[in-house]
Amino acid sequence: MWVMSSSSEDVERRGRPQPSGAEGEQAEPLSKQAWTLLFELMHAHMRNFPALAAEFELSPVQAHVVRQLGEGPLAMSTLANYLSCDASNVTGLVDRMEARGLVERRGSEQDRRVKMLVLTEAGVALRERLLERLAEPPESIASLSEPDLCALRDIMRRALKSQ
Amino acid sequence: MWVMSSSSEDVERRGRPQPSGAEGEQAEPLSKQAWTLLFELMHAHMRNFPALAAEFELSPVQAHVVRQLGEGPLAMSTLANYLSCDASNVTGLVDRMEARGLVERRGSEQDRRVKMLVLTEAGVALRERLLERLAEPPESIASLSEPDLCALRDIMRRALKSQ
DNA sequence: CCTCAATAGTTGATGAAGTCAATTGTTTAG
DNA sequence: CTAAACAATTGACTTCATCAACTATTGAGG
Repeated sequence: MWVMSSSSEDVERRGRPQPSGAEGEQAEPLSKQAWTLLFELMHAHMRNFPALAAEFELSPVQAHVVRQLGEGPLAMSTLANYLSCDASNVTGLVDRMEARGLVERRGSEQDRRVKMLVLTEAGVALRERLLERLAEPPESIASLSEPDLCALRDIMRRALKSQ
Repeated sequence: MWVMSSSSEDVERRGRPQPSGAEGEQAEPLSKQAWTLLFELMHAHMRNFPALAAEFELSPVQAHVVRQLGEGPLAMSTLANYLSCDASNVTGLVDRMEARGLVERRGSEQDRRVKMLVLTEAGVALRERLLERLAEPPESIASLSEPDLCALRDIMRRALKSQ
């Protein structure tokens, strides 16, 4: 049957081993080890992203949009692409945000099909508070040593550069 | 306009309104710098989590549940708590997953109110494939140097230990 | 024992967020 | 100038989320 209670241990048979942190598994590439750990921390933190967004009375997606829209006006299709979702989804999303006075649709002059999204003044103000809040490190990061933080920062910079 | 991918030395001292910080006012605290960058990478990656889950015909939440359920049987309320969502939400979620043969409700014997969730055999199999897929590092991580990866892994271990 | 509060799960109503298919305007290419 | 391509919207539908109300069970005290 299922025999779930000790997952990692029952999978001790041949073939590809479980990626979870079994010690002595030296065959795992370093990148996989590092990524798995990073992913774990990531997910632990993403669990309370909805709650964090709710502090600003935003849905998670809206928070994401507010954050992204600060870089400048964006066509709706570009936003859809950025969110990896269907364009039709963005329509309703923006409807609600516009109704709340956070964003504004304004027609492009080069191409009358597209509508550019810009943050309203209220939207910009909200975004600043949001970014400030998002930048607060969680306990697991804040408690790292200074050299670790320094190294982490530099590594992240290098990682992001290659995107 | 603040662009966080800017170079390392422009740690602005007076750029934005000072956060209500326990830290002293100087440059942005190191933990904040590191966290902000980490957060950026995190979000860049979370964008395609839905697509990744879809590879297994799972919704993002279902993928999360499959992943979590591997640790052992879980009461529905515990899962609700873990997902930071209402218990009533879990009912429908589990309904759909049960209909797909991934999980099974089984009544607890200590307390006839609670129902324990366990992965079915198919659920376990799916979970293994999913974990394998999740462990594949994205390009930004895979392209890091070996010392960086090593340092990152060790730092993440220390960070996760403090949770 | 019996009542009463607390807990676990479900149901129903509702809304946000996602999909797809079809539609309306507006470029742009042949 | 027609025809294909594209941007945004609409409508039908699913999933995820909330809240309020309900059932059943457990666990205290009186």
